[in-house]
Amino acid sequence: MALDQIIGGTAGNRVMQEQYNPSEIEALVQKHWHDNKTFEVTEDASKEKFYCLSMFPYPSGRLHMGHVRNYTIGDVVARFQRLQGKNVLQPIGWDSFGLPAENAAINNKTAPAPWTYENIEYMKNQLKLLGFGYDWSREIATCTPEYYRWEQWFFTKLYEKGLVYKKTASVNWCPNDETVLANEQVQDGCCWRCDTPVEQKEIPQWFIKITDYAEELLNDLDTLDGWPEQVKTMQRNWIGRSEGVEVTFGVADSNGSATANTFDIYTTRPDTLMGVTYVAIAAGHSLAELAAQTNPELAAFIDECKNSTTSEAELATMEKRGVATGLFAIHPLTGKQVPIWAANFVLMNYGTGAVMSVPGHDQRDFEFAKKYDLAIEAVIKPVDGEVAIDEAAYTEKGILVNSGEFDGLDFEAGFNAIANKLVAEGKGKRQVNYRLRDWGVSRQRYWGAPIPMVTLADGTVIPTPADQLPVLLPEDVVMDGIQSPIKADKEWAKTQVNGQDALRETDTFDTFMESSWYYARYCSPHADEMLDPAKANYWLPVDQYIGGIEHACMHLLYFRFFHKLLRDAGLVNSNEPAKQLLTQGMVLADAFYYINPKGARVWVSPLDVATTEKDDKGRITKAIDKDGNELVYTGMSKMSKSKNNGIDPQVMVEKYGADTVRLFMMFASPPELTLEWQESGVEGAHRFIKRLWKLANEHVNQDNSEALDVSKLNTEQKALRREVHKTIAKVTDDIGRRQMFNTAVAAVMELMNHLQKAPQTTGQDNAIIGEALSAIVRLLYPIIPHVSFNLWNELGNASNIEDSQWPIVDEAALVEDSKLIVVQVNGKVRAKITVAADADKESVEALGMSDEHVIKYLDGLTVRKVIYVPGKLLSIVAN
RNA sequence: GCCCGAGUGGUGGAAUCGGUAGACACAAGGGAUUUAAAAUCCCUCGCUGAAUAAGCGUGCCAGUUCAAGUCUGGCCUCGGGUACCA
Repeated sequence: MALDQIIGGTAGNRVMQEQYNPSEIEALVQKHWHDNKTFEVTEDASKEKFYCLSMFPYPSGRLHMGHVRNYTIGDVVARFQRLQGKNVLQPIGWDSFGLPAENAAINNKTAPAPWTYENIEYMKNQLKLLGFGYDWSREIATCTPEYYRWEQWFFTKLYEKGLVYKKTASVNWCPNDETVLANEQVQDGCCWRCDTPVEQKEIPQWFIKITDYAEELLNDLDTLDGWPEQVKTMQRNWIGRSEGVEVTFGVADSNGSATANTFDIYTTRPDTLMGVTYVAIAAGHSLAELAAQTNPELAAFIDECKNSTTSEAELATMEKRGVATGLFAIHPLTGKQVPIWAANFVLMNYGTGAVMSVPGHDQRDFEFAKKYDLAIEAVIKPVDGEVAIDEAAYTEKGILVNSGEFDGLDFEAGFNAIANKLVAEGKGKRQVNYRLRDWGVSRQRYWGAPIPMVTLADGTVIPTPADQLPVLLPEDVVMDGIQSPIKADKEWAKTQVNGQDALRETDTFDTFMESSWYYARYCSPHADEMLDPAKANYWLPVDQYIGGIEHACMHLLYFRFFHKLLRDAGLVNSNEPAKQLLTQGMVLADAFYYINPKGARVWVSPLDVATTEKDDKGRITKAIDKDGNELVYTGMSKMSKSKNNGIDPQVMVEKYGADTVRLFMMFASPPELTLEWQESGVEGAHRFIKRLWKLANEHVNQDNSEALDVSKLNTEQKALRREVHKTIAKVTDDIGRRQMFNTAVAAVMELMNHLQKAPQTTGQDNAIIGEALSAIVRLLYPIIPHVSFNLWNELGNASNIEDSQWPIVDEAALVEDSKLIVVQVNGKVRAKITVAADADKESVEALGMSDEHVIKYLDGLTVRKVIYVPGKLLSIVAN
């Protein structure tokens, strides 16, 4: 049969292909979608819109299974919504600036631009092989000037609004290479290239005032009903709003004489103020530097702290160390002097660079005090108990003690009394603080969007004028692996602004900038402005956003922040960028290694494992690779280069077809959990498609001339038809509301098991199977679109499945005459009885009590209570 | 360290609002078909147990309830994030 007959053919009179041949049908269906521009959409006011967006990929070279999972989920949602009759936008593009391109360019002796563009071409083809229904006419790549020029333009607008400022901030500095390192490029405190110990260096950088929006970003979380609670909780904690008091301490010199110096600290526990026994300041604090002039030990400590880290995780777990400065802090209420220590866990960049220490009621302070033999005082006691701080700090809120006039107050009263007194005496103020810090967007790297700022000859710093945008990043460069080409080439920065000589900024933007607004650019990807407000407001907000949970705090917060910036610039009219969010889990695979003669682990790809032996429980006990090495099996772990357990999606598509890969991905686990890649499971998914193909093939070769007539159905036929409509209801709910694609697939598999056992003798038998297949093909269309496309036409439909409608539940088919009731005696299931669907409590209870098992278990007992859950359960309590 | 999740048979998972724990698959074992194999089809399959009896069983320890995988408190293990990987 000519292959093109499969597509758009007319009903009935053709011979269906008996064998399921994925590569043939997938190529043809994909060509049909391409030729007919099936997924290209425009604004259409007459239809409800649906914007389905998956987080765009970084073009690393090849698609990995994490991408396949993300994009399959997105495609399932988009195709489902299309059959609901909506105008569905599903775009795709490339997050194409970033660090990996620079590293790859150096390794491959090329430049980041050609490496990136080649990867995009390759991966684009891979996405097409998987059959994702994207509107390719909207494809964008963030490394093109057509994209980043608007980001530069918007940044200058933010500058004009006062939302951008410059300040110094520390970076990881390799003194040997004289270059800035990303946190990832620092390994065990040393440069990954030359192993030189990394230092902290303060350099001027650009910041965007996200803290101006902290309150709104926090409050609007309550409007995001379609976001997982988990993500909202993480963002709330990340923003970290707290109410406290900023307290000013005086400073006394080493002789105990008061000086003119003061410093501030911030605390959320002013109720513990009377328990301050020392104060800790950052090594970079001006007071530490002052004291270090006459204290060589302190000077050495400050010097050492420069080799510290910017990573919060390391900072929090490293050994807490400090040195006394010899200076004293004067307590704002008691006038008592307590020592000032310089400590490595206090950072100059965050907060005030100083913290008050209450070792009696803060565990970190307690441990530090024990280590350096500092005083520990108890000023809070439990509401109903005595103070006990010998072993650990008492960190709960309680009643104030040893606090003079504040004794006996509880947390709230103590907080207020102490705060009021500090305010009255001019030694403090109440303050709302956020953990969230302003967004540092400067990167000292080449492969990013140049920051559109210039320094004029007279020293003033201004935004690049709009008519000089974009500031183009040169693409034809040579990477030396150390210095950014636009920093190395001293000519590049030279320009003219307002008739003056000027120097361009040579830093580039953080790549989170590009990923913060791409969703809006998709609405008008070719507009000669940042975005076309009419189009943006038609499509936005995104109805469904899908991506990894690892983005919960950073990308997803910048994304929300940028939307509010766009709104305040008058470009969009909504408050939030995405209504519904789905965060998908990682993809894991088996990992195997052997030890080579040098004693090193050699990781072997699961695809190169030739034979495995299993015990009687099916657990892998022995594995041998194709070269005969005996392997150690380490279980499932995240697909990664380091364990060589990445499975190439393209290899799987070539072996089983895209539909099988998609089906396995959706069936193996719910989208939010991790997914374990099991090739045997993939084979199972393939087997299921073949069964469906076979059943459809058998059906179309039957005499299907008799139409369904529900009045003619016998009990068995009614029961089968009830299964069909129960399945439609379940799959609709599972995909549309619950987003549990795994149970949707399971429900269809269950229905298929019923259908395969059903008789195919009478006209009504065939009519029910025909109705069932017509439903199944549409229910599975979002997941296995190529197979469904074909079978839809084979079943006799003249138009294509993309123009069909989602199956509708026949409520009458769901009605049951009888129900199964579980009978429990003292919480244990003792009987199952069948009752009429409309039976009342009394009759169910009477029937349950007369069951022989129930009688047996009630023997000698008195019934105390009977609970009836209608249509479900009868619970008898007796003793 | 801190914040957020997860933990259920040999395995992935199901149980949607506190109501039959183990749906649907995978693996394993047995059988049919076949000259043989592949493919396909049928049966068994939480643990103890001869059992279709009975008991036990959702990471661990307590608690609430007629009833807990599900709710509460306290732990343990694993995973994600921790501001320059994206």
